[in-house]
Amino acid sequence: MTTDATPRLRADARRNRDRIITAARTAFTDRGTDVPMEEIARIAGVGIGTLYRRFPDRDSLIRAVGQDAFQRVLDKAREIVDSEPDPWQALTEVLLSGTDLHTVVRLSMLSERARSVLGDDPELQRCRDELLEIMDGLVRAAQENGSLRPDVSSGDIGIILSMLLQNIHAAPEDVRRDAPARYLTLVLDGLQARPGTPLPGRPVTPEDIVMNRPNARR
Amino acid sequence: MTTDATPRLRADARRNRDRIITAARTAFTDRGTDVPMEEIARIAGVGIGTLYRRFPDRDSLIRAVGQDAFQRVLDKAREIVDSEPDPWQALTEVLLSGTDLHTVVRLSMLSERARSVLGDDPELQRCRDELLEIMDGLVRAAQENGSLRPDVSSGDIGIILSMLLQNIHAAPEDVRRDAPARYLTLVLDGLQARPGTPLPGRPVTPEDIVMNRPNARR
Amino acid sequence: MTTDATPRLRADARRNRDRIITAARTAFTDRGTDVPMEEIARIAGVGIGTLYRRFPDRDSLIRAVGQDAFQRVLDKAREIVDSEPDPWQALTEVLLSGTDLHTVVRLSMLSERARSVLGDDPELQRCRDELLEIMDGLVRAAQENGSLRPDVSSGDIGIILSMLLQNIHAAPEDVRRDAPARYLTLVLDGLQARPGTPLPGRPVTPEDIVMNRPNARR
Amino acid sequence: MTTDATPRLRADARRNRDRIITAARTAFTDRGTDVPMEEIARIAGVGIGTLYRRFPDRDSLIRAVGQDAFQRVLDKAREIVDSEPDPWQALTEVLLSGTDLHTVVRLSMLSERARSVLGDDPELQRCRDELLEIMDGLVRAAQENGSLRPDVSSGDIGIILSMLLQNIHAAPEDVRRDAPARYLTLVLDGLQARPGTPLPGRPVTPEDIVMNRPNARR
DNA sequence: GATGAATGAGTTTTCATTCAT
DNA sequence: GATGAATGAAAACTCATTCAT
Repeated sequence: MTTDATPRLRADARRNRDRIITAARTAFTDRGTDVPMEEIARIAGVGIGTLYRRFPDRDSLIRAVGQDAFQRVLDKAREIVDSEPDPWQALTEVLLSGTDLHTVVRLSMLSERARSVLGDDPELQRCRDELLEIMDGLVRAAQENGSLRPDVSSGDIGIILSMLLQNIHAAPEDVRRDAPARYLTLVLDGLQARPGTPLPGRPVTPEDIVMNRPNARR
Repeated sequence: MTTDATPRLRADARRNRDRIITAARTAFTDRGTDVPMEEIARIAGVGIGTLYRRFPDRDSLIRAVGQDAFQRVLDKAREIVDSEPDPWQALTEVLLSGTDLHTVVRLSMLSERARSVLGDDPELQRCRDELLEIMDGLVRAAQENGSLRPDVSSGDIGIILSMLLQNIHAAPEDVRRDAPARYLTLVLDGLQARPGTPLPGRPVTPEDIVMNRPNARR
Repeated sequence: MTTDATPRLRADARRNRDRIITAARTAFTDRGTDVPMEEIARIAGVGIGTLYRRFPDRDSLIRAVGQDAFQRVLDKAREIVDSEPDPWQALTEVLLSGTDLHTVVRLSMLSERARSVLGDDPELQRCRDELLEIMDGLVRAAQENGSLRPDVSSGDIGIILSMLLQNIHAAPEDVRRDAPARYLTLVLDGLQARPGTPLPGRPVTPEDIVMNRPNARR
Repeated sequence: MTTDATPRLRADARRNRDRIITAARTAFTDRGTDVPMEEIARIAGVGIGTLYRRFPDRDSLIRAVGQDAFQRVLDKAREIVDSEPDPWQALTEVLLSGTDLHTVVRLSMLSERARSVLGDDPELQRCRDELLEIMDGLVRAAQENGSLRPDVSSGDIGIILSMLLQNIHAAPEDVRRDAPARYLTLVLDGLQARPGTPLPGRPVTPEDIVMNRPNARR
């Protein structure tokens, strides 16, 4: 749950730090990066002062959650790539790999604030670059073996993901739980290399969705 | 742009009201229902006092924007259904019909606050019910004529839409602009009645996504 | 009480603005630049929100108080120089001119925060430069006509002033009130050009005490 | 560095106590009695817990620093009085005796909080009374032998001192270092019994500046 | 006895809403 | 009716003090 840049912490402090990150991850992912800090502290079961002792401001907490989540997703992706030879299968597995991916997407593609914080962190840039590289490799391999339509690029996958991992307040609990898998499956059907409708727009490259780009503003 | 409950207004008052609704629609749709009220007033080019004279609180403004957007979407949907006999074509056209649909989705499916406000308004319920009925009709017709896969329901369409109409902060302007159409096309390919992967989860009915159901989670 | 950079304000807003500046001037001068903002609002008789509407943060309030006080001191100094031909007399009068000078000294020489804020404001730099120039002229003239000892410079005058304008919490009210005049008189006696003890240290130039110098830190 | 009320301490505890007092003395004198406690602990090189074990709250630390500094100043003053027969010389030497005097002045005349803490401590009252008595003796003797102007009293000396021992943030390091000696010399020139300007205000007696008088103003 | 973690009260700052001009 | 000022409750953040290791 941590990265090694953290100096040795006492056991109880370590535990609290982890609790805070867990609480923040959930809160950020479910409700956005603007949840009150007190709320995060409450969920973590610590005082507000403890939270601020570990993370001197919101950005620093966002960064820690981002590092943690990116690292987990990266580990998982490496594992999948290592064990699954078929690129289409591997791609599917990565995309369906769960809540850490959700967090990564929320932070790196949906929250403007988190994007800017994460984009400034060199360690995160390394994680992100490696992850994008892995995804890009899978996309190309799947296109080469004819399992993925040729008119998309790995940036499209990122965007599709970010679209699919939204919180749908309107739906009942079971529907919300199943939604990402259900609609991702549907999209994957659409992605398969069969004669399909030509897509409007252009393929979205990994470069299009990196974090530290001076983004279009209103 | 209004509903009939509105009493006769002086011409300039009328103009201000319209400007405010337009500004709020854009702001709510692009940045969520939490945008500062002063920001909306600024975009509308009126004083904050004027805004509050017309709409005594944020909920009342949300309601007005919702009524306006729902009405336009409904009009458009009726028109499409009247002029396009092929249900799959009609469905596609409705889904691609543009920014008012975006607003409706944002308010009725993505903002917890807006859902609760809109869910309490009887007139909006009528709009919503009629819209859901139209969509449901199209879905069933398309399934009957074999153009839409049978394991989805019109609630799925709503959820897909809400997923596709997100703001992707990570992408450059052109990508963001084209994203809904691009990925909706892709999804529509996936929706077509061809041998596809069985979908996980269950079909989502219109009832699943109506507004006034107490499913707020925290 | 204001500088002209301020756009036209409604009468009541103007009044509140003035009240806030007056309250802040007193509070800053008596108790330092760290007094709680709520306290300032309370003294001014306005809500905390009103204070923040006019002055979006503490620095902005410090700046306004500084501009106001510097302007008044400068006006007074010009007036004295114009009407009093004897440089020693004029110097004495300026130094004894009262509470605005106290404020200026407190902000520009005693509060580290205020120094940095004021040092960044071009208009204040102009005021300060002109004031230093006037003082420097008086000092040189008084030295030339033999009324001021030659081993001091106008920077010394600034430092002496800043030393004399402290709040002595230990003394009773009457003593505190009279202290600056009493001890300044005593110092002026020491400053007069009579055979005196050679001063340790070096003459302090105006450049030594300007505001925007990267100051010695601990 | 201690007073006898202190029970026997282990050697390392003793060392920590001394370090803390030294750190606090510097911090209080340079930056006022409001410096964060953690900052003091940091300078002392101990943990915050250690600081609080020795001094259960800020007031208790202020008291210890005050006792220590008063004791040193008193010792020094006694020594000077014993070895220097000329009262004006002795007075001058005491006033120029250095940083402990600075601390005493800061705590007893400039910090409202320290004044109230120190004023409640009987031991400190004894120190202070003896010190005031010594100074008063020197002042009277110097006036009797014609070396000190007659219209001042020993309270004036205290106030002059407190005014001269300020931190001038505006000046460069060398100027700040020399300032107290430089301006005290200047003031002493003004104090010498020569025909001088009549002083405004009244002589300030030692009673005027004792510590436990309720003259807090807000 | 030393340490650093935890806590929560106090401040700063923002913003929805009300009110005077 | 329009405007922008005033208000105060809520959220972010700091730091004195207490407590577990």
